[in-house]
Amino acid sequence: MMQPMKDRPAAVHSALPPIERQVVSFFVDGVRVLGLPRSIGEIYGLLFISQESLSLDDLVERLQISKGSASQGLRMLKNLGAVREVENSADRRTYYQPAVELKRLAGGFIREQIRPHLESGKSKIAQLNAAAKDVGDPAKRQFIDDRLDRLDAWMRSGTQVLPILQKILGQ
Amino acid sequence: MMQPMKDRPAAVHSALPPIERQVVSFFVDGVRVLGLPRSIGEIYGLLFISQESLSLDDLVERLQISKGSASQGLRMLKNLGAVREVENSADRRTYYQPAVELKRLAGGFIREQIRPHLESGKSKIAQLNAAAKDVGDPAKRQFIDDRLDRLDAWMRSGTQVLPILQKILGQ
DNA sequence: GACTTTGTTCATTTTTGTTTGAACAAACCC
DNA sequence: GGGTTTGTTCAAACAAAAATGAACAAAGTC
Repeated sequence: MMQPMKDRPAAVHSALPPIERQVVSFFVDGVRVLGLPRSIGEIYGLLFISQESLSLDDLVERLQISKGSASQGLRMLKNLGAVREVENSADRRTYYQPAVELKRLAGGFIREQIRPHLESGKSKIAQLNAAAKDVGDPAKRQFIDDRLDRLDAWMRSGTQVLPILQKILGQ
Repeated sequence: MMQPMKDRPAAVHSALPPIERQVVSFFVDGVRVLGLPRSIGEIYGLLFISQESLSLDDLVERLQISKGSASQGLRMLKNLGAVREVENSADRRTYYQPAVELKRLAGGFIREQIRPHLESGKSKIAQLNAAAKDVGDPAKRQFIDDRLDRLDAWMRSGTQVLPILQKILGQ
């Protein structure tokens, strides 16, 4: 049976309003700097500037992205601690809200994106130190050891700086 | 006139020795985290682990990359302050050495890759504040202003943290 | 001036990473 | 059970970024 035409806002081509559009674009640029996909910026940006929590379907509709992108994007944002789910009784859907404390966002990014790389870097340096044992020429050996020591110092500085970073950003 | 065949080490398929290979791979991973192209990591990595300065041709030959990549990569590394040119009398070529102080590397990266984004972010926020003036609904206006204030605070934290970062890394 | 060497530029190709959407699973409803 | 809604997965399509290499410029050599 046919429904009245304007039962819902139609929404098929509803462009995002100016403010929302600009904020989304702001975050799209922002996440690119962090090496994250565009859709992450779109989703987080729209949540950030929306007063009400949004469902996956809301995001698909307003950002004109696929369900797949929205689902994957939300998962990554959850892993980063950048969005939280909110329960909405009287509706089966899950709704999402942004985490807006810089401390929390930075913490998630450091935990998920930076620490793992620092760890794997350290283990690669360990491998390199082992491989360096086989270098015959003493002068070359000396040089390589110096460089590897330096790499190691870099990693230690990196590890050291992270908690300080978090502390400064958490204000 | 024909030259003797083994005038030079041929080099056409000379694979990189193990240590060099591992160090290059270490830096390839490293620069990916920073959002820089692979070739940057290869070039810097090989320079880092080479006792002698290398010319563009050396890099092309040992890394098996094109002259174009080597040229562009070196330019970016120069801009980042990550390599310096060294003059070599008795040879027309330019030779390169890596900058190995973390302070210098971090400083260059912050100057070239981070600050410009922070600056453009700030100007976008200014635009947004202007656009927010046109929001009719007072409750929405209030909400948007709150969010924009928060964005502004993020940017200020970011700006503040950079010199501190550099200080900690410069040790 | 003709030739060689060194390095840059940029249109094209290749690679990498992201998005899409169809198929599927899970949970709910009647 | 059959049907609906909500969300996930993943192979394929697509888009963005990087690498290539041919053409070129600049500077040196004979």
